[in-house]
Amino acid sequence: MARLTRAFFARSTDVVARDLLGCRLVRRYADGSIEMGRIVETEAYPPGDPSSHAFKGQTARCRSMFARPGTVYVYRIYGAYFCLNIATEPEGVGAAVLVRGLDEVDGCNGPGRLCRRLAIDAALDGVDALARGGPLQILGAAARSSESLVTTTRIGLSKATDWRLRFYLLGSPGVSKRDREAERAAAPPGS
DNA sequence: CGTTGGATTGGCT
DNA sequence: GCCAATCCAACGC
Repeated sequence: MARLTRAFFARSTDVVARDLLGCRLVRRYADGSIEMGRIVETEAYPPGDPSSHAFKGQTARCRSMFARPGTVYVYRIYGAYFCLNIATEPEGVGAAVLVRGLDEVDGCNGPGRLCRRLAIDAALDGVDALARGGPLQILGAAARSSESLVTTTRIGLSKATDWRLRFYLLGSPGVSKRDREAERAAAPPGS
């Protein structure tokens, strides 16, 4: 499994969101132990998106979205949960991909459950997901996925609800919410 | 199966 | 105050 490059994350947010499917998320704990899962569901929050935290400019909360690509952005949601994102686009541009689901490890379907399961909280905000030996690292896909790619609308928003910026691998148990309609138009592998 | 409401806290108006 | 890139338990059918 190859390490990813800074340039991988510097591209368009929707492209990064698609290409992260099949990549491995590595969680390295303070005692040195690790857990690893495969990313199977993502959402893009590109520049100019009215539902993005970065839409109205940089604030203390979302500053990691403007940091160099590959920076981890973690925020608290609904008081009780955290969501994990990775900054995209060139440094200074506020954009990120939300990681919504993993498989190969149980209990990581949905962004809140994923963070709870892997002990991801605000302490990890701002770390570099490209750093070897860091608490959170993303590795390239081992092989091209044999699953179809489903493109559909994002979850839980009140703005831009028709933007098709959620992506998932058809058939994975790590997917939080399926869209049967979109699955009929799913892109087969390699397309 | 579907829908509904409560939990819980930081950021913004 | 109000509300959020969520989750879960409790209902009704």
